[in-house]
Amino acid sequence: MEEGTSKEPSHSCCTEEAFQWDTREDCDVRQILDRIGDKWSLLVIALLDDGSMRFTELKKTIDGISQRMLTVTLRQLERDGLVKRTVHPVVPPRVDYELTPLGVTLHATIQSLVTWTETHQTEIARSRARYDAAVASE
Amino acid sequence: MEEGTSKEPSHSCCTEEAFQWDTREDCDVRQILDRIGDKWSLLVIALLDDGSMRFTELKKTIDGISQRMLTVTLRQLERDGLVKRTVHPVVPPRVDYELTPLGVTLHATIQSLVTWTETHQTEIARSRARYDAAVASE
DNA sequence: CAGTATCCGTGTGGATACTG
DNA sequence: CAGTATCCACACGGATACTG
Repeated sequence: MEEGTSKEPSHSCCTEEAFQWDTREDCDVRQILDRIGDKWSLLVIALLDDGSMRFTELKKTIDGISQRMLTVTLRQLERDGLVKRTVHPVVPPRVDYELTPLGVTLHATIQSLVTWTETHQTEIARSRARYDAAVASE
Repeated sequence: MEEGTSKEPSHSCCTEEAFQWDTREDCDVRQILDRIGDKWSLLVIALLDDGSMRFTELKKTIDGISQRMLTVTLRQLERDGLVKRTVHPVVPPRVDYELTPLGVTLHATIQSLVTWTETHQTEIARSRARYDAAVASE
């Protein structure tokens, strides 16, 4: 695997020299934002919140995900301690994934963001339409 | 400007056919996640929460941001109705940016995520160390 | 000062083929 | 079944130069 295994903080904010802006917002926050902001992690977390699932089950449920990205995503979540991976020693292999208690609390926290979005989606859509119209007619 | 101006939902979930997984989590949520998950938006929002700022002021404060990305980021936030842009008709030009009421509520909502991260960062760091060690010694 | 325009390197993620 | 390995396309964002 060539990516995502040992991503170091890339911002200079984490070094002693040179943090001009509110650093505490970044660094640690950045890392979980990179997780929930990526294409699939949040979706996997949301699905596993309903109970444990097998690899193929996830793959079938998440429309459009590649085998590779499902693996990568699950590994990252496992590494962060958000998801637990259980291998059953049978043939053919059976692997179950479930949220850890930590993962459950993260999902709960993200819910407020989901709620915010649902509440304000119309407002945002209107704002975008207004903006685009203003730009187009100038 | 070649990017970010009219990004359409790319997921098939938003079409009538083919949504297998919990679609409501995506689509609308995806769009604000793309915003707060990107490299600079959250940082700009956090800074503007302390009061309005000028373009150059933001540029100086946010270490490492390019002129281009500051402009792009601000335009996106403006388009979403999260940031208000005020041009003062003077020479040299003076442009102020401030959070809209909507932007303020988003920032407030994100705070819970920041808090969660601060609370669990040690736990995550330990989990990663454990995982990496396990992978290395096999 | 506050942008825009252009060019270009890199990382993220998709497609495909192969395996214990 | 549950992965790995490899290759590749394209979007994101950085550097630089120019402008009302």
